[in-house]
Amino acid sequence: VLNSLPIPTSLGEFVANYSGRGLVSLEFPGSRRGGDGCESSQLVSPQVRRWYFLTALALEKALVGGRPGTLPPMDFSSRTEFQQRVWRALRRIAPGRTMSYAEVAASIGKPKATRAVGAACGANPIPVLIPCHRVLAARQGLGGFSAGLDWKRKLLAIEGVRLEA
DNA sequence: TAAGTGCGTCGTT
DNA sequence: AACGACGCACTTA
Repeated sequence: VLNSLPIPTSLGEFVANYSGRGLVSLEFPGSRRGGDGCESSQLVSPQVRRWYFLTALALEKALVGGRPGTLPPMDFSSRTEFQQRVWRALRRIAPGRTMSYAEVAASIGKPKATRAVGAACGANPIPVLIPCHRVLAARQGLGGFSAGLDWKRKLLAIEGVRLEA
């Protein structure tokens, strides 16, 4: 990862990490102390700066419950084919809609890999933009979330998803 | 109903 | 060989 840039939002300061190939990962607010290790967008290459603006715009849209629109190229090198397959499937879930882990597994042609899908969701390096929060357990159970279930509930609430009691 | 246990499954380390 | 952000079937109150 060559560049780490802060993205201020109404929910706090996210941090986007870029390599020369694209967006590598997105960190939730509070994942590092006071934007430590971040750089100024003024100091990075024009290419990274362009990706940064795309990321910031997409994030802003996503955080009000809309579609993110055009995303910057994403650098999934060192990620497995299976994971990328899962993440691609997640991007097809519209805001405000949800799928179960089993449904996602079926949608990529591996109906028995439900648990592996859970693992792939947990390994999602670009949360929010790759909406792993829209994947719930069967019967509308909440399931898990790497960054904490509070974030998952928050993101779903923003999209108007009502969970079963 | 609600809560708990056991186990098949499969990608990842 | 072991471990999950799962999902069922199957107990027990």
